[in-house]
Amino acid sequence: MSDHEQQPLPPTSRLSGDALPPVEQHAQQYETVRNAHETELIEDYVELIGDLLRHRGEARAADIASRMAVSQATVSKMIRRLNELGLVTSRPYRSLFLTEEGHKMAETSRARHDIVLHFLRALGVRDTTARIDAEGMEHHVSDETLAIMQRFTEKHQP
Amino acid sequence: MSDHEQQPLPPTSRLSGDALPPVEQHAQQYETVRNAHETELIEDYVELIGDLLRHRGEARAADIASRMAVSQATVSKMIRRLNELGLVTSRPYRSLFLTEEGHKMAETSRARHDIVLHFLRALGVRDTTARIDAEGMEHHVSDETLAIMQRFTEKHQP
DNA sequence: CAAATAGTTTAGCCTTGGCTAACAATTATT
DNA sequence: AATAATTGTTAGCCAAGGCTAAACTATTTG
Ligand SMILES: [Mn+2]
Ligand SMILES: [Mn+2]
Ligand SMILES: [Mn+2]
Ligand SMILES: [Mn+2]
Repeated sequence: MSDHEQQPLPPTSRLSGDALPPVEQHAQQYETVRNAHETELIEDYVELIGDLLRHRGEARAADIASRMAVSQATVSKMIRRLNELGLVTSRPYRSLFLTEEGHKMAETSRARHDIVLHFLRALGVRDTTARIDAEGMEHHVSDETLAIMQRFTEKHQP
Repeated sequence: MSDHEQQPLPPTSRLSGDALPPVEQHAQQYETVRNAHETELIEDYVELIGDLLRHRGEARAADIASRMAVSQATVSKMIRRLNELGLVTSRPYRSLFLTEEGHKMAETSRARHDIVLHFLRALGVRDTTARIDAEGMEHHVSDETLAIMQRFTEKHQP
């Protein structure tokens, strides 16, 4: 080590933040996030299709494209995937429908989404912001946290 | 419309959940999430490098690989990207270091991460769960919500 | 009913973020 | 010093999720 190069500082040079978690636990944090990201988009599609069916009576690819701010080609490709996964049934130029499994996923997702949204509002977050945050947060909230959020909302917003 | 096929239900058949937001607002929700996902991994790398530097004095690719539960090849590739983005400096078989910009990003990310983590703990979430949830949520929490979380934590955990 | 408009699909391209396998360089052990 | 073990890089593969452009189908309208 003869060169006068940039050297790591001693570990005591700063004392903010928590300690590093043990490697296995730390690894699990990131793994869980990666897993969530694998299903996230699927869930959002299925949830949106469910919402469109409920509120509009039908779910067309074009609506999904504009509501997601994505090209119709992107939606078309995704619908094929949802089909292969057995979550939707689709026939060209007809409304999409959810399979039994798709319907279950839509309900679960919507329930979770609502809990997070209502929680944020109960916390005091403005509606528009709450909606944006909830859209991303919903996929990363454990059942444990979800339950706590629900209780909080009930207590603070009768 | 001559065939007796599956028909959309009338929009009034169920009345749960909120109404659909206007298209532009709805679109913005998804766009914000997509944007967050673009920077998410970069932030996690930079934050982890910062944490390793602070707590261990050095940040080696191998540590990142095991803490993220990802192959070394993946880390190696990512480090090249971080380099190109001007966030880290690296020389083979030496510790990584953060550039000025990288350091700033690491601090910002850690601060945000800590706020979310402490908030979840203050809410009553168990530590392990809170850590997992925070890892994913942190990237989807607006400044507005962040501020509210911080105030909440201060009030409920002196 | 013909033409215009709107909706849908397909093909082909790109980036990101994973992986494995093979190789290279450094560091540790005997 | 030689060998072993660890660490890092590179090449090449893959899937997901975007995009545009072009073609096709359905619906609406003049
Ligand atoms: Mn979502
Ligand atoms: Mn996410
Ligand atoms: Mn983080
Ligand atoms: Mn994170």
